[in-house]
Amino acid sequence: MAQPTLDIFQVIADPSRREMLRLLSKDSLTINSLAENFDMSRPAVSKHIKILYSAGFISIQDMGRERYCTLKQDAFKELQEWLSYYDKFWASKMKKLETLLNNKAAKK
Amino acid sequence: MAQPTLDIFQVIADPSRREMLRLLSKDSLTINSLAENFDMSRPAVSKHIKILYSAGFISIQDMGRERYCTLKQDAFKELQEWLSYYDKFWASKMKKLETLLNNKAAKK
DNA sequence: TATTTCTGTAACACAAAAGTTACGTATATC
DNA sequence: GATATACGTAACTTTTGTGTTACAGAAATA
Repeated sequence: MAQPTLDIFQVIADPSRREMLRLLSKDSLTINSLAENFDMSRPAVSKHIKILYSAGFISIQDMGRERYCTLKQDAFKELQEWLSYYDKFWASKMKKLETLLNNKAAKK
Repeated sequence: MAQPTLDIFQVIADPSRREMLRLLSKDSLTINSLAENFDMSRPAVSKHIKILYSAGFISIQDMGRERYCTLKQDAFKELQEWLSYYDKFWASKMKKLETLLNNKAAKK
């Protein structure tokens, strides 16, 4: 329940993990059914899943001996927040440029 | 001019590089003035800057023997696009849940 | 109960990333 | 012209990540 909170940026740095997220956006999948899509051993996939889970990208439902992985919004929101900081940066930069141009036009 | 296009996710995975972006959101800085903020050698910073540049996170203006680094929107937009795919995912998921609840209510 | 299936983890190997020092070069300054 | 400054790059070391195989356990199945 208590995620140790891995570095979300580090987590999505791996192309395989991003592909896992993409697959899970189509459907919830078990570890094995996920692994079928990759050219790597099942334990490797299992590790990736653990990482995605720890960072809050997915949740996991235990169904008997199977474990279903589902996308979870938490980590995505964190990324969005990080990006929004720079969104604001661009917005204010544009605004400054705009007023600068307006002033120039006024002085003419 | 022609960026070899590094993996932007890999690029922001490094905490030092993210800190550089944050510093550059405050002000354009030279390599040296950037390096003063970090507990690493100047060549190390120089390498990070090269990576940020190659991925399209910053632009560089040569001023004599100095090089001023400035944030560039390109890579940020790529990240935003990646995230927007999942934004849509969450939106449609919410919608499905909503209609499901509505149907249940109607049957009552 | 014996066996198969689905999974996690430990121990290890290997490749990639990130750091260092030691250099070289171009632009300012004296 | 000699020196100092701002930087890039090459060669190397160290650390981190990602993969593997081998094993163990718990749930289904025979």
